[in-house]
Amino acid sequence: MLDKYDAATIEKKWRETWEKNDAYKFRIQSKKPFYVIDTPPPFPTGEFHMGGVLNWCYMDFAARFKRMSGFEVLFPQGWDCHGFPTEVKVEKKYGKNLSKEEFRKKCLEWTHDVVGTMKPQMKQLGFSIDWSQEYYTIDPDYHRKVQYSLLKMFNQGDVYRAEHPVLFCTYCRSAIAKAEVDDLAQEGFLNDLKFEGVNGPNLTIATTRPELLHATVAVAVHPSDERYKNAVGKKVRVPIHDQEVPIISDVDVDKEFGSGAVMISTFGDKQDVVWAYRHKLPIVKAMDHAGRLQNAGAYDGLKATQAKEKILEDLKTAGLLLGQKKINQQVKIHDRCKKPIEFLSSTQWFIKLKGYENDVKHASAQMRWVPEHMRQLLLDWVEGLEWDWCISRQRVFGIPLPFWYCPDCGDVITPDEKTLPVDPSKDKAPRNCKQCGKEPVGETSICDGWVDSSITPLIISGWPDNENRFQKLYPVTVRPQGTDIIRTWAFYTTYRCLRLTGQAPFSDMLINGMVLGDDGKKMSKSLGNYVEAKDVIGKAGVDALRQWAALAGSTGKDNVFYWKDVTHAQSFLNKVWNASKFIQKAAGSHLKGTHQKHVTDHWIESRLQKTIRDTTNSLKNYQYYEALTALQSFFWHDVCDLYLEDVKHRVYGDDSPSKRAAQETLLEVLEATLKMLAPFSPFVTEELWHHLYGNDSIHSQKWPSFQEDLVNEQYESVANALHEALSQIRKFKAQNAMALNVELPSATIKASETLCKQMADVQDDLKAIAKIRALEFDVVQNAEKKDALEVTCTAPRT
RNA sequence: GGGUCCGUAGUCGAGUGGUUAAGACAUCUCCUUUACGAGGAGAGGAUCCCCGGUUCGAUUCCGGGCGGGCCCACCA
Repeated sequence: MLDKYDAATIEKKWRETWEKNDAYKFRIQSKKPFYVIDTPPPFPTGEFHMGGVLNWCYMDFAARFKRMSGFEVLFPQGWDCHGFPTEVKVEKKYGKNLSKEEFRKKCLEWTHDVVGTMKPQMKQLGFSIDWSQEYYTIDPDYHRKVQYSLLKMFNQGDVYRAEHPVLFCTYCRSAIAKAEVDDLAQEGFLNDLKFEGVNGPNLTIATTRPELLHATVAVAVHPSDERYKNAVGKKVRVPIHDQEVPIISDVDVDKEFGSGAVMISTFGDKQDVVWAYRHKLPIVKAMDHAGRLQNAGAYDGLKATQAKEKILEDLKTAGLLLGQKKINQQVKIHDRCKKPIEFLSSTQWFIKLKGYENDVKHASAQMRWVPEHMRQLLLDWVEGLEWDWCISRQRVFGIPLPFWYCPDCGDVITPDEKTLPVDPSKDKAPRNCKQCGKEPVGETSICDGWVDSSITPLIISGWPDNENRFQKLYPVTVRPQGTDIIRTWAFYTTYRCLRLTGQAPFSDMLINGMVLGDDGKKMSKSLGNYVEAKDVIGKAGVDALRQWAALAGSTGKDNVFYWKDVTHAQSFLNKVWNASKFIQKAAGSHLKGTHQKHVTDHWIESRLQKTIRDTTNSLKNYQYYEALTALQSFFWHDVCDLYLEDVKHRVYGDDSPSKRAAQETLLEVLEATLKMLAPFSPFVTEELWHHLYGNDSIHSQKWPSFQEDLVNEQYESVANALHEALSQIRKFKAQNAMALNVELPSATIKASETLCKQMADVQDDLKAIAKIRALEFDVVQNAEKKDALEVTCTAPRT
């Protein structure tokens, strides 16, 4: 017999059982249709936070639902290990003096430590991951596959090495990609500088970056700017550094800003890059990779911020600083280290994006996006692409770029496929340069982390070695991910997989929103609105926390964490538990039969079928809010509040066909409910299943199928009338401060002839449920409303 | 500046071209009732942001405001 609901004990028990039984093992030889989840490989940070809970709950709801619906589900798990944050952690702990080899080793150690704390949290949450399908981007075999993908793309002309202005983080001393750039609002000074005319007028130039004066190669004005009509073509002298530069005209100059004249330096910002190329201006290397000035005479070696101060002082002394005012500016910063980004001309490796925009758009059009409007985020990003993807990073902890190049002619030498993975910083090139015969230089840069993670659909489907598996599983079914990484993970994956296989990588795009704190802001420790998953589990249990993921809002919306959602889920689970307890006691394990059912039995069956239909459709469309609220409302209100009360008098009585029919219906309704609740709350449903239904797992049961023939509007409307009468009788009791089980001597139903007749058919039930000794009818002839009903009660004598 | 999502009781949030606009939390009244007081029966609480238009009918569709979130661009 069922005892009290104890979430913690149940969770532990089933977690261990499932693990022991390999309950969620994927079988490639299965004849069932496949359902493949391209699980995000998280970056190991040590904490599985609420965003992850939401993301993984969405996947697990789908995985469990699909398994029960007859699919062979592949739910793998990877770890995206390489990256700057790990390097920072390791640097902090061990200092900067480790050799490359030792440093890498420490990074690996740290990664394994952290995965070791995250994995148990994921297991605790009951995600039905097949852990035998786990992968790590730090594995040599993963390196091999990534390098192979680059080799393939190089051979088809998609990868190249070139000198180009790139976004560069001088703090990390590495090139970065556009997708890694964030904005930061900041207050700065706009400085008016005097540029003396050489063969023309003096100019006032407004700049926020006086430290780039030495790299100034021209001054630009708008062609239609009357003020400078005679200045174009003349020269001015750059203050302090004294080089003479031409005054040119360009339509991109904003006449309204500052003095309307702008200095062009290589490279203050993206616009400077555009101008430098457009006007074929000379390029002065303004600073080195560490952000120290070069070619700046006396200022060489100073960091940009120091140089700015010093130069402003010198300008002031020389009387060339005409004025200063505060302005708000958006500074581009590196998303990892939050330090300002520079444009530097540098030799890097690129993957060609330009020219493939339409392929990506086309692929995205073939996918089902949930919610649909998220598709636009990808399209917008693709349309805004300006440059190719810079994939080389001057860091240590990452996959080596598998290339050598000739120091003289720049010819690229690639490794033999069979020798992968390679590390060109140590390994010898397979051959010398064909043109110069020189020994090539091994590339020391590593890959952008998105290079690693943008082939996950290929990795999980066996590419490139296991052709049989690949044919069966690729393209994969669903890519679940957050809205924040559409421009990176979704974009790079779609693009790379397209180039590597010619096919879009997945058919469904399931997008989840961001988890916000209860103040409506993004959850973060510094804002104090942070909630740890383990606290919620400790207080409310996994099954309740998982329901929060569905209840926090419809799919794709940002989800605010409110404790009340968790508490509500907890109450619901308690309700399910206690109702099961009642049903177990009332019906035991009474076998299914076909005893004559009452109207209320038919009603609840009809409601059940509609709930099965709606919940199933919602789950198919990844609409978890809809699915769970429909289920909750059905079970809590229809089953518990109404139906259980309807049948109590029957199951409390002696054995009879009427009692049997009620018992059969109770068991039938609970069985379907538990199954539908199983994806959301797998532990408690498993426990109840074993108490009431069977010894095999609920998670391997067949999903309830919708039986349209059991939907019956006639029974529903009669039952609704019955419940309306009950409600009025209860109201009477409540208003007269009576207990609900007080017996009333009589009641009269006033209604249309049809309704009275229907009520007369169910009067035995009504009298028993409401505890009324005598029931009378008052027929209203030609009633306006056929379904209106009014009950008058008589109070018992006291 | 462009795109996109959104604006619904005190709070949060579904949803809909059509009698009375879900549900939860909160509030109020009543009920210890043999599954559950983490419960039950009831009650009150909404100009569905504003202005137009389409329509027999708009909270829903269209246009324009206002307000907010996110993305992109600009930011010398």
